[in-house]
Amino acid sequence: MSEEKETLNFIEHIIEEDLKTTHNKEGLCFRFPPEPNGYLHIGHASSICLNFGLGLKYNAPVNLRFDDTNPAKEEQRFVDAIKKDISFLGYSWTKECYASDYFQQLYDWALLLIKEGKAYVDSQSSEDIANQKGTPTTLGVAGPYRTRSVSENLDLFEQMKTGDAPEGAHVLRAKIDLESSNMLMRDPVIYRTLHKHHHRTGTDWKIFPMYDWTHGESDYIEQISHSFCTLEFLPHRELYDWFLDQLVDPVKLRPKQREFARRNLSHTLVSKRKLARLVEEGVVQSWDDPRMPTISGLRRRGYTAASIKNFAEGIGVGKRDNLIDVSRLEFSIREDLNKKANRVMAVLDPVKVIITNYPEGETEWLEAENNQEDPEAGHRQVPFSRELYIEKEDFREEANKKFFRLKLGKEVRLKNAYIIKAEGCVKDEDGNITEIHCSYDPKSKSGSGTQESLRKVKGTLHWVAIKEAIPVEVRLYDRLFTDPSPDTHKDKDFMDFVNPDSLTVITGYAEPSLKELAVEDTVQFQRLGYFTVDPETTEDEMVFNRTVSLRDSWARLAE
RNA sequence: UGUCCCAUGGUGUAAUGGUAACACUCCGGUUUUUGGUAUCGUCAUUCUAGGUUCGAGUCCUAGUGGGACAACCA
Repeated sequence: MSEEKETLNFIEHIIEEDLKTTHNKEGLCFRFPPEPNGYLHIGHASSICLNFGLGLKYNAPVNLRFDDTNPAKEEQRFVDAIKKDISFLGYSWTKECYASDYFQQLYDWALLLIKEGKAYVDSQSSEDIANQKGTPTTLGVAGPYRTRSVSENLDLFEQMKTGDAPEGAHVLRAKIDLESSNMLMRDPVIYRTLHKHHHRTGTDWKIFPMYDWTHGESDYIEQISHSFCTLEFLPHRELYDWFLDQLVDPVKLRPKQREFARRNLSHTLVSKRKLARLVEEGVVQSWDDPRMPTISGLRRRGYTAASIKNFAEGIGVGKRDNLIDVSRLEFSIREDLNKKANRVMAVLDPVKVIITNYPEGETEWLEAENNQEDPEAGHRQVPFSRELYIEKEDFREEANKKFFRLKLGKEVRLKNAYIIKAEGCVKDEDGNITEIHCSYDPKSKSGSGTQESLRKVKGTLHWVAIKEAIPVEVRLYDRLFTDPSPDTHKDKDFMDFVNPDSLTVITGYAEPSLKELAVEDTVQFQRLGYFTVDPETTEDEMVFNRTVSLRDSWARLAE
């Protein structure tokens, strides 16, 4: 039974190789390093599952480290949201770290660089610096301040730190190689002045380290063995290593950066900064809008942690550009919810059915199975009476043999109830059907075991008794963008592809048992899809988000 | 007119240099009180050209295609 061969992804191959050569198992340590400038999305979920999954697999620590070096964009509320999302996914971090905790150490090391002539203060404008850097195809040239003396550099850097120098007047640059084919090695800026309030250090610091100077050194301080990031940082690796070269103690573990491809999801965006635009420009309500591919949006939509983790593990990790079809994500949530979600009945586009031979004013309570996939889920009672709602699309006056639903003169089963036959219908002056008149077979009650109840009827419909039904608000979601890859068009902005119909709000009618549900509970509206209770639910009205529809092979058949 | 990265079915991911596999999607059958689920099955894959080798998806070279790199962002 246990002979399936374990296949490793390329990240695991790297670790296994390191374990054979340079590392020992006790030294393994990973980290997840978000910048608190927005909410985490499904792409981060992949990274979280990768890093924390590695921690679990190798029994190694995994730190959560906030890369908080830019007070202009970062906020405490994002820190809180990020922690909540990771916890929701079911992971716990070994240490909660902040790059800002290392500001003093980073500063001390910067002093060292200056003293060794490996860093200098540049007092030019950012435009001049950029121009001197050249382009990917032309070499950079030295600026006038590159040869400043150590003491002058020390003095100026001190003024930057104290705030005596005006904001933006100087930067500290590493002195590396202006002719490198790697633009990042052309004397990168490592400190800039920012007279802004930082969410953790307040106004203590007036200088803030740049990403490249911060990240690898933070990894080193935390003794992270493997620092995994996305492909866009591949050119940064050379710099990462150069910085480490300047200060690493050979006795200590030297972290290594390796890169994997970001996971792109079709018909949405996997970029915090672009998602921020959707929020800022009001395309969606908030970061946790159920249409958003954020972890909190998916959660509100009804996605479970298990489904997100299964998705992340299922798609794996690689090094090539990719576009994962959103159907893979939908598969994950259906798979999970099929096992977990109780079945209930709700009608979203109602038409009235009158059971003409059923006594007026009577209500009987029928037993219904909560989830046939889970025998432990138990049963509940649903009311049945003379006037019901069914879906409009479940009735046709005439139809061919492929239409298994209700049609004139034919029988259909009402789920958990009786077999009915359509006898006639009433229309308004426009020809719209307003009432369907049916007869029912009293001996056909579901579960009664009678001959009549056992007879084969091709179609089974869901329904609600009108009198007992509760009206609920139902929010139906469609893909956020009409284009599979909205942000990869050179001549068009992704905003051009926003789907104007990504949200439809309707009123549905549900069986009364739904009143028992709490926020974030998810059920299957039988034959329709999975729906979860939204936090905006009030005493007066329940609000449901459609998580995902059921697979619908009829829809394809019917064109 | 640079440097670097990548290339396996429609999609994503596997395969100590030794029979190209798994999942999703699509399509079809069976079962079914959800046109759901389950289950069975069909179609479909190593970018091109050389080279190394008994043997190449894997190693080498070139080409082709795609991507990244010129923030006081991360």
